[in-house]
Amino acid sequence: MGKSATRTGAKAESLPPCSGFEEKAVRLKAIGELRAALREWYAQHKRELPWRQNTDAYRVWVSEIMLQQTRVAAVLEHYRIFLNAFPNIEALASASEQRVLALWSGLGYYRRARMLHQAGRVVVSELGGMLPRDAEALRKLPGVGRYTASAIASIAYGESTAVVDGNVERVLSRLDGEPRDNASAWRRAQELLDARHPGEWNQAMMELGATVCTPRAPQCVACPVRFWCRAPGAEMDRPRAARKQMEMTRALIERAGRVYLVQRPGDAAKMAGMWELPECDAGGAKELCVLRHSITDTDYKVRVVSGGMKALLANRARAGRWVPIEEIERLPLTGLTRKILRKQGLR
DNA sequence: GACTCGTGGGA
DNA sequence: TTCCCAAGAGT
Repeated sequence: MGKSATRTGAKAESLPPCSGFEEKAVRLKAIGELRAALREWYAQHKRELPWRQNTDAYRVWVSEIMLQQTRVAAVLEHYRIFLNAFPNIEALASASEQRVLALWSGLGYYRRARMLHQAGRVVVSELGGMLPRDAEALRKLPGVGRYTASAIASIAYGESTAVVDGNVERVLSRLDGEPRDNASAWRRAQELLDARHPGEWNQAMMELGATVCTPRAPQCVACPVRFWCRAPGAEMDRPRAARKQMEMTRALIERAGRVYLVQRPGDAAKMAGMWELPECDAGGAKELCVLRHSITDTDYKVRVVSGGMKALLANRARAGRWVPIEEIERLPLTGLTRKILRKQGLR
């Protein structure tokens, strides 16, 4: 969008490629101007987010893990509760995995929580409770990959290391007007990095991608780096994933202040060890509600029925436990079960 | 490298 | 309503 309106006369100013034949001085000048423009934009337009209150490495670490493939809006509430329960790495390390998972409930990708917990224990038991200070060492922690290691190192410790996430990759593709493979994106990101303010720069690039240089309908007229951009608003090719549609029924069996829950196998591919309402056959029982829920590649239409033990025994529920309502919140519930219990006012 | 892992919300 | 996808990592 805004191709003709925003790029008048901008061709000569677009950012030369790193391996181009242009004069090095011209290139550096353009990069310097781009850095200044983005930095100023970020200072004015960045969102106030809880993990931006300070740059404590533990807080940054937790936020980066939660934000992996997860939207800011979904993270906000979980982050607040999680940090309240585990304000520092010692608190996290001394907690049970069940408790960590319980507070992660609803966020998805539960292996992240397990690895965060494991890493916390390693840091406390072997590193004196101090997170590693550089990206290379951070990378060795479970759940910390290339992106997260550089994000923590740059934001919390000021290390001059660039990050590439989905946002940055998209911004770089448009900026240079060519699709980039991952390796190329990391090289380019490092080249553009403002080494004087690496943490701010990295966050600014991601913020730009998240709020202006979006996958669809990007706001080029509001973009601080539009004058250097070779392909403003270029459409990104995206692989499409068709989601299956399925129906299922869950039994909400309540008796004497207790709810019947079953635990998923510890070696289940998804949500291992987490608790949920038993699945049952549709027949007969009283319908409480119908809701939609998505898990990975499937959209479920879920019927929730109330039943007594008779209904339960007629169904294919696994052996479970009667859980007092006040204890439910201590268990790691699957997102679906959490949603149902909330809707029914049980937690 | 291709797959897999969860979820809620916006277009 | 349906579909796309979001601050990745591990295998």
